[in-house]
Amino acid sequence: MPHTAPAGAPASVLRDLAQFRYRLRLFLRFSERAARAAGVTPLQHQLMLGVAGFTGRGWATIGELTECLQERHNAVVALVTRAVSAGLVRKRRDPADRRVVRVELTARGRRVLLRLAHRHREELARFPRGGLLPSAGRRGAR
Amino acid sequence: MPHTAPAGAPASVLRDLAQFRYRLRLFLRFSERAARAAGVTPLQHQLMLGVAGFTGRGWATIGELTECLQERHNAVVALVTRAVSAGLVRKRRDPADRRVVRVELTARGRRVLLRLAHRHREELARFPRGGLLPSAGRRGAR
DNA sequence: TTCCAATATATCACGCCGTGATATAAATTC
DNA sequence: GAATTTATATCACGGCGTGATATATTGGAA
Repeated sequence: MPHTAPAGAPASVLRDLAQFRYRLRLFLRFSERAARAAGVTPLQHQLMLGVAGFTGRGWATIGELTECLQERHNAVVALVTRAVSAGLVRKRRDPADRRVVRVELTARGRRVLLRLAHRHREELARFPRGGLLPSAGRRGAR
Repeated sequence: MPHTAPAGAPASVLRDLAQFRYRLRLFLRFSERAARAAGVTPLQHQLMLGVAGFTGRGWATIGELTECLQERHNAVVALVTRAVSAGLVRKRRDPADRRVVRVELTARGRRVLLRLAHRHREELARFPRGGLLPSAGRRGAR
């Protein structure tokens, strides 16, 4: 009778990883639905969250949003442009360094974001301790 | 002197959520880069992981992949079609119920997936206990 | 057997959005 | 004050998700 999990036991590893990604997808799906139900796209939600919460100042530059969202400049620029059209955020030139643009929430953007934040806190509170990680990430990953 | 966090303290909540999504994006970026470095698209990686690990049988139907990936039928069909063209998976009709299609890995698909699984286990092992969740998800969310 | 509903997969037009290449403008360096 | 760096913007292209719709197979009802 061999050990419980011999040297290369790929099956259970793949199963753990697949379940982990499945849980991730379920959460992201929840988030997408919540955003659309609030009348914004999932990306606009992420953008607003980055604008309001990433720096701790209540506003963010395009460059900071690039880091926050892990996207490229042009993707962020296009996203901000669309969010401005949707009335969720506005752009303002930084008076000190006129190259940079400050992105901040509009009143409507703030309302939408706060409601979404509330729903997300509820959903995240449902996860058990260490919920999102696969067992491989918590136990003897060796 | 008031409490540490009065009734509606949106700033720190938004900060927690933004940091949580930032960590998520960092992990997903790592995963995307790993997939591309292995010569496949991020979605092809997710597909292969679902095929090999979601059901525990080593193969999956389109419908099961729809649940696993949380996408719609047509998106999965198109994804599988592209993955077949890339030589990562193959389709086989189920002899019992000829409506369903079994998707399984090719030898090359298995090699690529196992390498990616290894890298992901390494990366996930770096997370502290409960790493991906915001403090709101672990502590008194009340 | 034949008809009908349910199930599983496939196809197509459309549009969002990420990407690479490239541009403009302001600040910094020499 | 010309060159370099930094910050943002524009555009063509392509991947891929979506809604509407089609096809095939199965199971059940008449």
